[in-house]
Amino acid sequence: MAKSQADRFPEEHQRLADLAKALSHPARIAILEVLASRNVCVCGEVVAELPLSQATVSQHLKVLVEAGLIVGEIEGPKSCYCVNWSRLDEVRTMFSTWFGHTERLKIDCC
Amino acid sequence: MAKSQADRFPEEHQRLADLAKALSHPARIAILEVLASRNVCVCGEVVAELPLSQATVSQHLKVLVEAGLIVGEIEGPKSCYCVNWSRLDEVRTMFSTWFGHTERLKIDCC
DNA sequence: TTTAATCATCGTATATAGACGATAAACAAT
DNA sequence: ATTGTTTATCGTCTATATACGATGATTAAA
Repeated sequence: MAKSQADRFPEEHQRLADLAKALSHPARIAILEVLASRNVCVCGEVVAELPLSQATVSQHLKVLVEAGLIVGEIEGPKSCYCVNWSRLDEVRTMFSTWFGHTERLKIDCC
Repeated sequence: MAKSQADRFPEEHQRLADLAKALSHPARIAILEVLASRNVCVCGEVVAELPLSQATVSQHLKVLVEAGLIVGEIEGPKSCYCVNWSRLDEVRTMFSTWFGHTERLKIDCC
């Protein structure tokens, strides 16, 4: 966002928008699915699954970590990521709640 | 997205990411709520509700229209927008389905 | 027909986002 | 110790996103 007028908006709206932004790239959707489908925390495997360079994937992973959607830890020369399930569920609830709230505002339109 | 590598990803992921992007700014979250809370389709009223210039609000409205989340029509010198409820519900379902699908992939992690 | 009001769009400026090659840091394995 | 592997980060380039003033188009109202 340019000039970052973000603080002019309610905390609630900002948080929802930030989460949406974390999900606003197909690579990050794909990464979440890849991590979700492994019983072992994958690392460089993610790169192999995506049509992007290692550096770019690493950036996307960082975005997801900062949004709290995944967790990463270093294991030797490798890095291991996994889905933060409790957080993911929290986010699911936040979206669901917002849609419900917004639809309840409906009265009559057009 | 830079260079537009979008077509390297599944249609499904792309569509979800695009919707998330439409919701990735607090102003657009706010606009949806404002429109949802009026029984008459508001126009310039939206501008009055937001801490942004008329030009900027108009841009955000355009993004929401392009995402199909709202509908706009010109009425005299004014423009009238309203929430596309069926589409909003469709989007709600898409997110809900994705979260459900992703959580079902869970096996055991970390 | 002027006048005022409303709003989309243009032009422009700045900030982010996205992509990747190159590199450095951290280890494992030799 | 040296080598190879893995991955985060840096630097850089390009594309989008965000923001706003100014303008033009449209129309209601005077």
